[in-house]
Amino acid sequence: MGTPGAGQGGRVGRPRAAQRPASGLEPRAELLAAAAELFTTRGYSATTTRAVAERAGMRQATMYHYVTGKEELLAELLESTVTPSLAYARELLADDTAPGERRLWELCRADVELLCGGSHNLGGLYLLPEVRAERFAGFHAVRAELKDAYRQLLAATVAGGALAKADLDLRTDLVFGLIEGVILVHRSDPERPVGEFARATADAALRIAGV
Amino acid sequence: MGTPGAGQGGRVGRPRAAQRPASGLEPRAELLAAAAELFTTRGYSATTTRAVAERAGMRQATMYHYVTGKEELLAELLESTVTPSLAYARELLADDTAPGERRLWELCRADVELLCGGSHNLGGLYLLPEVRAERFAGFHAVRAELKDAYRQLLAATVAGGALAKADLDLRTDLVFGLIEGVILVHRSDPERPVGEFARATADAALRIAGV
DNA sequence: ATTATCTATAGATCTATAGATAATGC
DNA sequence: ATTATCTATAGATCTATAGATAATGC
Repeated sequence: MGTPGAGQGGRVGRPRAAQRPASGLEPRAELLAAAAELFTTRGYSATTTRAVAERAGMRQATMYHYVTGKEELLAELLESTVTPSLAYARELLADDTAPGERRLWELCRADVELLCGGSHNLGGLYLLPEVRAERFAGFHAVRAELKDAYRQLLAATVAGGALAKADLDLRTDLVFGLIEGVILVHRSDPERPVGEFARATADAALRIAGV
Repeated sequence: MGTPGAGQGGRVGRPRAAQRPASGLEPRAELLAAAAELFTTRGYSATTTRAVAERAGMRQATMYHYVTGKEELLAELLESTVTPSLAYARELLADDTAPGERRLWELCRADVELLCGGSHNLGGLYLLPEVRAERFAGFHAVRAELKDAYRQLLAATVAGGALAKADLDLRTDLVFGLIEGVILVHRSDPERPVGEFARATADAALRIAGV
């Protein structure tokens, strides 16, 4: 492959101006990591292309060698956070040997772990107002699918099966809202061990679901 | 008072360039309303002073006659959303005739109603990443007080009285997180009647609290 | 020769100030 | 005279492109 080794030795091209310990990541991955940190802490519009590039260890203009702009970075980060959750939700939906309660709990737990577990609180991206723009419709579609999986698992519980549609919708919204809102909780106390926190949140979600 | 009537007739000063139906609000209030809408839908940094002023019906430069800049608008909006909740929380804390469960439920319900009830989903302001800046320390202090009221009411419940400190903290965070997260739910379906929704959320909060 | 990066910068904003203007008030 | 607003704009960004440069590869 033409991909150069990500290490230090024998790197083609002009050296970087501000050389640093070499992160071991490919330049594009360095940009994504920098964007994740800056977008979640300072916001999307407040983050300049210069800030992203510089944090990734390169000059502002060099960023355009790897991405078309800030939008592309956000779009890719968004999809990367929701895709694993959806894949897992599909697995759980297909597995009809376990009871609905158990599967819903597990989805909640795993989702919280994914949202809060990464190094940069990627879940915080969901909260950015800019995310609602048309440009990110792809992300919204995937997110809607995930929410529907929540609804189906909720309906598959003993208590859920008896709910009228409006009630099921409300419960789904509350459970989903708790999971998304949990990002705020995590933000307020990032020290708390994530595994334990994810289980406690899943417990709380089932209580909300009424099961 | 030197305050001119907010109506149409006899207004001192050069007329506005783009004249509109006259909102009935004072110019400063028009700016605050415009900022509330734009900040919550597009985000803070993404909103320009021109956008705020123009939506308020005046030219960009005129805004500076009433406020020192965008920051002042956000600061004032933030405080205006949390102050009423805190006042009510203090009332509830002082009233020791009602049981803790009842008072906690009522605080949750009222808080959701305040956050989601206004015309422009003001609760959405809490989610802006820019709010974390040092500049808004005043808001954070008030918000921390409110959270402490939640904790005290939770501790005053039958189940809450028995909790270890770490558990009480976790429950408080989850309940508080649900209330803040509910903004996201409301955003996803703003049609739902707020009163009913607030009661359902308060029910859910008590279930999370374990009472 | 190819590549990754750099420096430089044009063009498009955006903020905040300076000074002009068009009303009413006296 | 006072006031609320306007127009105009300087200075400070910020994005995205053009073209130069400093490595390795052959």
